[in-house]
Amino acid sequence: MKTVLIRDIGQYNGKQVTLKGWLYNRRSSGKIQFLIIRDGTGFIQGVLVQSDVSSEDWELAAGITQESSVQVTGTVKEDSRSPLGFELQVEKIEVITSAQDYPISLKEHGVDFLLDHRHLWLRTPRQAAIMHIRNTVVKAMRDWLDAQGFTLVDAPILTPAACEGTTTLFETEYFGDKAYLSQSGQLYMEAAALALGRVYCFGPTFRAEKSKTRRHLIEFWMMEPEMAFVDHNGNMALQEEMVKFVVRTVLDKHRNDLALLERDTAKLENVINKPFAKMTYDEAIDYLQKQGHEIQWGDDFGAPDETVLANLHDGPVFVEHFPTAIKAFYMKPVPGRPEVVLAADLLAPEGYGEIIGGSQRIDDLDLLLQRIQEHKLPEEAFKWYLDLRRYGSVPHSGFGIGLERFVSWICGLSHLREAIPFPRLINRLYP
RNA sequence: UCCUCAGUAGCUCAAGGGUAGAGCAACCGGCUGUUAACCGGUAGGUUGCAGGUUCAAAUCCUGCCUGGGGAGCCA
Repeated sequence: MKTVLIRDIGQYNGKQVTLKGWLYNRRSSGKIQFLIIRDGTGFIQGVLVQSDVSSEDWELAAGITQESSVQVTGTVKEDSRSPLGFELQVEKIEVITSAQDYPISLKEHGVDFLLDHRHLWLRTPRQAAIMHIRNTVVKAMRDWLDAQGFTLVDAPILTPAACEGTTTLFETEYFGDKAYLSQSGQLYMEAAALALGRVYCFGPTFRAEKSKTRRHLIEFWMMEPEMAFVDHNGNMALQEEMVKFVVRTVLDKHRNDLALLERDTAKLENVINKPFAKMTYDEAIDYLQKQGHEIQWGDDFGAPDETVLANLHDGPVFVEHFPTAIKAFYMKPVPGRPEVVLAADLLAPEGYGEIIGGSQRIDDLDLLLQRIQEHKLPEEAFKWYLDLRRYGSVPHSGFGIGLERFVSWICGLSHLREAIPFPRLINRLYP
């Protein structure tokens, strides 16, 4: 007997198949039982009619507990009452392992309880939909980069010092020395871009900030492309194309998952059908001040400021040319305006905040050296980085895109913690 | 670190000075088309911890602990 996946069940209409999975829920109505089986690729309703199965199978099915692992054999039947379009007329059922007192019920639960049971919470349809979309987002980003001639270059996670020197790092011991968990692979990507042209890294990123909001994780995944011979405008063009490609791919492949998440897909359609809006930092400050925000030129945006700017548009918006003083040391000044840099943040619509931060990098050795001194960074630690400007320096740009923020926005989640399988949050390192 | 809200049955929540309750889950029974099924029954409690006020505290007061939401920081 062939074991098939629920995802492929439509190919077996009228045929007898075997499914291996878990019992998600059971309903009964006297002489008929409905078993909801999940196998990781989908959910299907199995129907048992008492008169059609042996009394042993009938009794066995009646006693199966929630989340017991099962093997079910039956005939696939098209049925308009099924959300999937198909049901399984069950003929034989076996329990692989019986589950006892499964903690997560089908009713609502609180966040604390669910996070404590994240290892089981992942079994629910909603979480499965998010994980499938997350998978597609990663694959689409990588497919797109591959097609554009990018090479994946893995950056180290254990690093000798801060890449940007500002945010708090997780410190660990490295054979008697101190080492830090990476907060960005960017500097390494610059080296790789000058070796391989177009590169990107994708891996976990660690920020020891005591952030406690729906937009922050202690450990999150970031993809960081870096391109030689690409300037600030080329950088933004690449970002826009990639974001549109990913959104389009998810819309193509995950209509059902997005519907299950109750995502308004019209808002995503908007994104792929027109150019992203652009505004400068100067224009943004002007606007915010006219709206009555207490913000001065030179200040960084707060979360409420970002939301107001993002709400000006029904798609993502680039904000560019930030003050040099509030941005990283390696960003290239705007020609003729040294007080601002060739950097842009991409703000997602609907209050999801900054999903991309990117910039053109300084390619001049003397200026970079000056910036390292201004930021009081240890010159010795950046010796290799300075070498990149010493040996065949070229204009180059790159950006970092936060996977969980991207996934949250696409899925319409209210909190980043649902966008990653096992979220690391302040006060939460379990499970 | 700061602001704010909340901790009562396995879960989600009532009871706001006077015997601690419901729905779901569990268990028993009923029902041939259920979609978080439904109906009847059984069992389930040191009301986060410590102290205080009171004849009497889940309820009022103080402190602590834990968690949620937000600020700052940023992807």
